[in-house]
Amino acid sequence: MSNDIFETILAQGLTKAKTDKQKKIIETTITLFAEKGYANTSTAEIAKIAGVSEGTIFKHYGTKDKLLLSVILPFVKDFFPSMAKEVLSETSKKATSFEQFLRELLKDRIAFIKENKEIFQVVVKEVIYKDELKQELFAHFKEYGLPLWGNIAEKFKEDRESIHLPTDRIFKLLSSIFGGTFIVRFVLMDNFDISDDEIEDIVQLTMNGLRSKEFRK
Amino acid sequence: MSNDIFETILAQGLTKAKTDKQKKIIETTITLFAEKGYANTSTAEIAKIAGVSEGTIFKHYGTKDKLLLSVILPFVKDFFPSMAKEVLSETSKKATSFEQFLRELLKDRIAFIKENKEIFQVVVKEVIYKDELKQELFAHFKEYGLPLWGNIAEKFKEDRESIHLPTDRIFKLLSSIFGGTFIVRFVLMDNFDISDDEIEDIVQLTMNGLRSKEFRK
Amino acid sequence: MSNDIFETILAQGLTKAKTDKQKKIIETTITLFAEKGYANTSTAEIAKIAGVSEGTIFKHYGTKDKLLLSVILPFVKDFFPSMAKEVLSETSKKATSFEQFLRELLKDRIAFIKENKEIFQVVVKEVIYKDELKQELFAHFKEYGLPLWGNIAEKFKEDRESIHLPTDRIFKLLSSIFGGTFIVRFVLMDNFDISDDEIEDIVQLTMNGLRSKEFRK
Amino acid sequence: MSNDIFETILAQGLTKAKTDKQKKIIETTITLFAEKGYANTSTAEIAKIAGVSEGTIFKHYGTKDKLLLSVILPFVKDFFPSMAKEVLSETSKKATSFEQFLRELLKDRIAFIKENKEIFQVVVKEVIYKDELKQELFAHFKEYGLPLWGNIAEKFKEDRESIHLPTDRIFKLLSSIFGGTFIVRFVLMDNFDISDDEIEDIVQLTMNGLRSKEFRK
DNA sequence: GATGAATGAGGATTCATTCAT
DNA sequence: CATGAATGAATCCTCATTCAT
Repeated sequence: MSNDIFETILAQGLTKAKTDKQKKIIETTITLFAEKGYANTSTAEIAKIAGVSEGTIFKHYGTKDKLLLSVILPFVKDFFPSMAKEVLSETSKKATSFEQFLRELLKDRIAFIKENKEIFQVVVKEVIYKDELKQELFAHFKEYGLPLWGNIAEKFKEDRESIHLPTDRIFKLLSSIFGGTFIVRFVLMDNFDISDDEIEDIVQLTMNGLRSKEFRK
Repeated sequence: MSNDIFETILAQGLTKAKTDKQKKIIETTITLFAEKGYANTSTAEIAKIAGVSEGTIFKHYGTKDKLLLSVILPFVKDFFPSMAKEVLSETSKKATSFEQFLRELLKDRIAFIKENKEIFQVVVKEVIYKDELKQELFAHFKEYGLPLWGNIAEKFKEDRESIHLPTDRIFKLLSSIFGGTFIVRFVLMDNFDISDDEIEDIVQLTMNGLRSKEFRK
Repeated sequence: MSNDIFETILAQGLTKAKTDKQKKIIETTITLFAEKGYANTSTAEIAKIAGVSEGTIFKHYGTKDKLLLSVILPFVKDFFPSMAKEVLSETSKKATSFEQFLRELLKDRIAFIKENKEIFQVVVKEVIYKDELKQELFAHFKEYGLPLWGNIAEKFKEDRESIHLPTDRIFKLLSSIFGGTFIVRFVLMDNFDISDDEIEDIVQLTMNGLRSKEFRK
Repeated sequence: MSNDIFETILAQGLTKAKTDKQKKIIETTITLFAEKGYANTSTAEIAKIAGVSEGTIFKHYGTKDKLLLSVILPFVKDFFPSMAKEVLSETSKKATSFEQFLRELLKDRIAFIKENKEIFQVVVKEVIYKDELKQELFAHFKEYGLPLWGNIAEKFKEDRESIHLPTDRIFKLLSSIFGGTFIVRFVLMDNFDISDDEIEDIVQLTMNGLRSKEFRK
């Protein structure tokens, strides 16, 4: 499962026109992997529910493993760039405060995850076991997340809005809090009903927490 | 996997004097399940590494599933009670502030997890897939966590130290933040090196965040 | 795989004008079957390397088995007749001795095999497994080989050059020695570099061996 | 399939006490592989005919490939050493002539092959496809065959019995003739009825052939 | 004539589990 | 108690073959 394979699979996924059967396979795969996990889902079951023969699955995806990647990689490749886009978009540029920005970003990412509930669950569940996937994910995280964060941190620091912490410590805190929250809620508890009020609570707690002057030096 | 089975296994685990072979089996099981997950670990592999025959494993634990429970349940049954004990202990009673209490609790739980790294990973990884386990865990969480929280919240609220939020919203926030942080760090990133400084950051952010008067009504 | 099919395939092979794709298919088939054997070569692989679709192969040859025959039969049908032609040709008629004849025949057959290296390998490798093919081959051997041998034996016996053995025993000996040598060298060792000196050694040994008066009665 | 694996398999084959089922598996495997070849024999068929479950086969031999080796290697490891033993044995030492020696050796090897008809067929048929096996076989051939040949050639050369050829050319000729004869008769024609008279013919032809003074320089 | 998507039967292999010793 | 041989259902995967376009 080298990086080349990652690229290959992604390229195929994007270029090849998908037949109805292929779409059905992917849908079924996502649903089953999200519900029971990769290891507990047999290709026979996928085939049966998708209404195709097992042969068809392997004709198109070669390997159960590559089928998994065909499901996961497009999401991963989309999650961070689309986040970047959001961050750099007009709306976020117009955000008058870091708090406002945080609120919008959170809402946006939650909306994105809600649109891809099952894939998000698949990604989290499988990243735990597949090291290459984990590396791939972190690579994206660093490629997109860190520079963006640099931008943002810089921009709003000038606004003297906040925050008496080094940006790397802020970043670490926010990553833990938001990442952890997402995983606990959306994967562990399988609960995507998150109200605006709750989001607001998180934003408030975070912002208030960051704004304080009381941090250890 | 009914609740009765849970009780039976637990009873056995506590009463039966474990032979050397049994100990070796459990150790090996924990290590392998933590590393590769339940579904990706065969009983044959466990037997080989533990230096026993496959027959022996099934003689003692009957089922691969019951073997898993023999590993997980004692930990789960211990995590919350020992937390409760900590909360109610002299030291925490003497905590002069909610912040102080939070700091001690966090450190204590992290220490506990560090002592049981692999089991913690096994529990988290399997809770994702096994609904009965998830229910069992939540049951414990509610049985021990909520009442304790009631105590604590009440106690320190009287101290008027903080916090202008309803306790249930506080509880939800703290659960997400701490639970999420634990899972991301200890399972996803498989990294147990968490410094006191980092803990302090979390505590500060949380406390500062909670203390604010600015929350939405 | 009845004899009728043999005839049909052969007829098709000879009459039908072969398209470029068909030629490519046959070439690829020969190469792959020679290298890895019939059973270890998939039609998918042939299609891919030949640059055609799997459908095309089956359109033309109907069956993997018939594809094999399309490769093998023309060679078999050619090997013995062309040998007969050689035997009866002017040059061999002019051979002044049995030894001379043997030398020329050997060289000629080796040249023929060298020109059809891969097909020779395919034929030998598959004859081992397919009984119908084996029968077909022996049939040809007997149809062409034996009568020719009669001619030759008769002709040179009159020359009283040699040989104090019944012709059938000579035939059996020569068949084993030459057939065996070809198979060991060209198939087992996959080595077609056979020098004239080596051929000469074989001829000498054979002739010297046959000429002796010392054979058992 | 490295050489280590060869050693491992051989070691297991020699040490492990074989159960009745294991013996039955090996017997069935030999018969089927000899008849239809490795690639055309399914493990399911072996299991069915051997009267065991497929699981049992894989429990003991791990892989279809290792099953093949478990059948082939002991034969190969035995064929050449037992030949060496024969060559060096008292009887052959007493052989008064090279011809006598050749006669005895041939008879002995043919007897050995007759006792292991099917295995001999399996070995020849699979050596064609498996390169590692081919190397292994040649390695044995060189390890045992060449030095022995040295001994023999030297010994009987002194007897001035023969032979006006360099020993390496003699060796090459004899290898081709005898090896080829064995393969054609025992594998291609699946015919093990070889009379003493025929053996005598081969010996005579060979010896007469070698003795001649007429070889090219 | 050519394609390639689709098939389903069959292939090697794994695995939890049982049981006689 | 402990062993390990034996099982057979299930798993991933391959392949020759068909057929609609």
